[in-house]
Amino acid sequence: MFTDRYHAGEAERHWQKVWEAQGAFTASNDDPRPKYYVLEMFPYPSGRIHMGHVRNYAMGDVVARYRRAKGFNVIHPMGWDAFGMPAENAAMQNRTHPAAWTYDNIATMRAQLKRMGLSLDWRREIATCDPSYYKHQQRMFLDFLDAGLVARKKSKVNWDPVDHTVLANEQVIDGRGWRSGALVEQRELTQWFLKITDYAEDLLIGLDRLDKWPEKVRLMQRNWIGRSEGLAVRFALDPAASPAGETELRVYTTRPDTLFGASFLAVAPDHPLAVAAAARDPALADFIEDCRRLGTSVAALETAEKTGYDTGIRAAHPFDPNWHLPVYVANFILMDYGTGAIFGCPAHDQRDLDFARAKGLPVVPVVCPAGVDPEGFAVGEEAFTDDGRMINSRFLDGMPVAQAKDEVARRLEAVLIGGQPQGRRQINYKLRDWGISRQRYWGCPIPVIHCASCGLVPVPRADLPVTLPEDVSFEEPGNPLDRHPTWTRVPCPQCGAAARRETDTMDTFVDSSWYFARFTDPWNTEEPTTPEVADRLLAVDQYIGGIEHAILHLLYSRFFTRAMRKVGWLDLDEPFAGLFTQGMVVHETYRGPDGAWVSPEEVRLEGSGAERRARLLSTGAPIEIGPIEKMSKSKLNIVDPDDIIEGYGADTARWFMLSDSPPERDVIWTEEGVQGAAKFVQRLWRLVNELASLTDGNLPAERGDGKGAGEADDPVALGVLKAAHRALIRVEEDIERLRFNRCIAHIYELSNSLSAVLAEAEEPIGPDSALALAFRQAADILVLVVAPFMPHLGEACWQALGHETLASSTAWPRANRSLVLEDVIILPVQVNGRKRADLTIGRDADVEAIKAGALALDSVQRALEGRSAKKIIVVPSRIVNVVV
RNA sequence: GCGGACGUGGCGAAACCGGUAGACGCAAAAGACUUAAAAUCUUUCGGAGCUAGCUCCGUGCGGGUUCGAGCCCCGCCGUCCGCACCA
Repeated sequence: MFTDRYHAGEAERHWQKVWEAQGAFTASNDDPRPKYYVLEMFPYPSGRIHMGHVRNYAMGDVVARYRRAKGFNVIHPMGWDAFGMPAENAAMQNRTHPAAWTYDNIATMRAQLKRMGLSLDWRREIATCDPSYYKHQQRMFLDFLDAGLVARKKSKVNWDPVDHTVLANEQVIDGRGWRSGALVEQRELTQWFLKITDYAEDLLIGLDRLDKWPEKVRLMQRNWIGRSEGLAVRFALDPAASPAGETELRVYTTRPDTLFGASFLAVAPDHPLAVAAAARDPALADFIEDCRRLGTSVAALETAEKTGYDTGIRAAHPFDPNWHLPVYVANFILMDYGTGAIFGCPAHDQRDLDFARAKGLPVVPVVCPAGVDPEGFAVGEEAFTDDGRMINSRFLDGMPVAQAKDEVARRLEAVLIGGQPQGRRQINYKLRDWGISRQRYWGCPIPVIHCASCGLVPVPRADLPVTLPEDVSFEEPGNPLDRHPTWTRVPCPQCGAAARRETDTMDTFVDSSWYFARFTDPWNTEEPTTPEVADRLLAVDQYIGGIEHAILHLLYSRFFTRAMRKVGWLDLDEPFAGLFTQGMVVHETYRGPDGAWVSPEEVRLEGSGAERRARLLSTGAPIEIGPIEKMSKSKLNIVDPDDIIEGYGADTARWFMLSDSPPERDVIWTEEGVQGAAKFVQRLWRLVNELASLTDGNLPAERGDGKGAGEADDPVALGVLKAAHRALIRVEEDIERLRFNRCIAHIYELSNSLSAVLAEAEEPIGPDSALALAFRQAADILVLVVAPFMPHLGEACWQALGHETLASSTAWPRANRSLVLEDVIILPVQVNGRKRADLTIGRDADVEAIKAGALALDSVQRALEGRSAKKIIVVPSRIVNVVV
């Protein structure tokens, strides 16, 4: 009996050294084998890794190790998303420099990741805050500028008053900054933008081809892009009656069919017409001021009533010059969508209906639902928005909605006013250009110089990188670059006159929008990518990360891929062929008698079920067990990966992370679960050593499959081989579908069945017996399927089995599919859909034989109670159902 | 409000294309080993009827389709996520 314990700490250090010494995970760009690129979203170097990282990287590592064993040249790199505000916050609090803080964190976290035993090619490591990285990003910014993909616009921006910076729309969540949580204010600033909207359509269409992405993510991106088809319509105004002599008002509508149901027009408070009208109407100016104040908070929007102010301006209906519609300024109209103006058709739009009821405007139905008498059809408190037949609409009457839309568009396109059509079909998107300007220090400088005479002058490519100055202070809020005495001063590259550097830095989402491409050739110091290499190694075959990046990062990266193609840095449709979004790591929360959060480390748990109680370790004071929530610093429900690795080993942590919960769902971290994983480590170690000892730890002269797998005469030996190959087939299938929890179940099953056979086997098992050989083959398979999950233990077991190679560099075993086909199968037999018996019958038995066999069973006859079968349904290899 | 996902034992979950519901793990209970504990091993473990065998009930609720429904359809209830005045 083998009794030695497996010492994880020692073994893990050992195998990590061996892997490192052998360069086991380096991937050459010249490798002729097919490539497989596995990537996990790179971490922000916040200080220490957390369990979410462990889960993310454990999943990626299983895929990487599996693909390597399958003969792929696996690209599996790691880097650091290293620019960002926390470094500056830390600098302010601790009087350190953001760079020092960041690089310290990277060193700590790199060491932590190495202790996880990840099969990473560390030679490819990059940090986005390094000039050797952002230099290329600046180069691409200039390329994009040349290619017309950069815009500089004055725009209303989301201003974060705590972080003193601008946020992209995507970074505003419920009206608050995504990082600071501060209520966002609106400010007008001149900003740098990347023209992601140029690709709105392409980004939308591209989603259809991403069939290895979660449908959920594709849907979220689709909604974010927000394509709509409609008509821009010009409504004539009386120039004499309008504030600045305007002759028309342009509105955008997706419902041109309802034009005859119009009862008002409305413009946004910021609309030029509203502003002009306010200039001569103080009450309107007050109204607009009220709207603006409310506009900043989403909470206010939710409760705000639909209000409007009648400007007194009247617009002519496009199909009837004598029909005049009032023009309101309304608080619910957005300036930056469509034209900032609408026509309201209350009967068929809920928002318009609410407004019309409040203002006492007419509600005329123009679409009648199918099967309803148009005479009696009226709209009450609910607008009718579905399809129907047109009514009260002159030449449209009787048409279905789609046809009426088309008819209105056709007619208005044909009418020319001042040489321009009165209506124009238009496609609108909710997607806005990507504002990348940040008034921060710790980011990639935008390589542009402002010259009084030459205007905006790009930094010459030869002068890149524009590096961040090191002598900065964070004593005051705002951007330290702005007040830097020398860095900002620079001669104009064109005229040589004194000029000033751009002090905005780029949004950190720019850094992460192309790092996957940089990983393909980080050794190219001259250019962002080596296009030939990038094209060969991309796309990323499997990308793994959190759902929180479903829109921001993934959309930006898709845009960047298109922009980089335009300027020649790669030639690729989509950056990430396969995407997987994993769930969070969650943990119980604990609160002390004073209501303060208590960390799991300080808690002792007693009892189980309803009797389960928690006490404070130090004093024994009762602790309230709270809901299970995402691990977070604020709730103290954090378990530090280092402690787990120290106490149990990295393999145990990885194994537990991937067992139980499906990877896309949240996993609950429990001490019991970890202990269960740790027990399995020992159990596997004992089992493998016992199996190894069957042949005295030496590889048998004839390998287990030497006789030809499946040809063992001994039925017990054959059973062992079948179990191993069945598990192998299932693990393989489930790794490919990223169903790691199922893989682990299959491994448990194999390990359990080998243990059971071993326990029942008659002693002694001769070293050359069929059973010993079968066990040896099964042990090899068991260890090789475990290795991607618990790589250190895998190596140790592989060695114990007498192999001199590394498990990490051993080919994935070949499953013998014919072996697992049973000659005799057990078919469940139902009577009237209820299972009554099992029929043991040959695999190839024909339908008649199966029917006869089923009817012959005692329990079937008993269930028939003398009745005769009306019908017998036989689903081959599945089931038999006897119907009476 | 709009869109989407989900709902299965004490718990995490499995169940492929409509075919034996609960694999695997955790917790629990009993037993073996031990002076004892831990570890390990064995057994039990959805509910009810009397233990065995067996029977009935059981996948949020109510209907339906089907030889057969956790899975498909209709109507509810609940939970979670995303978007949110987008004309």
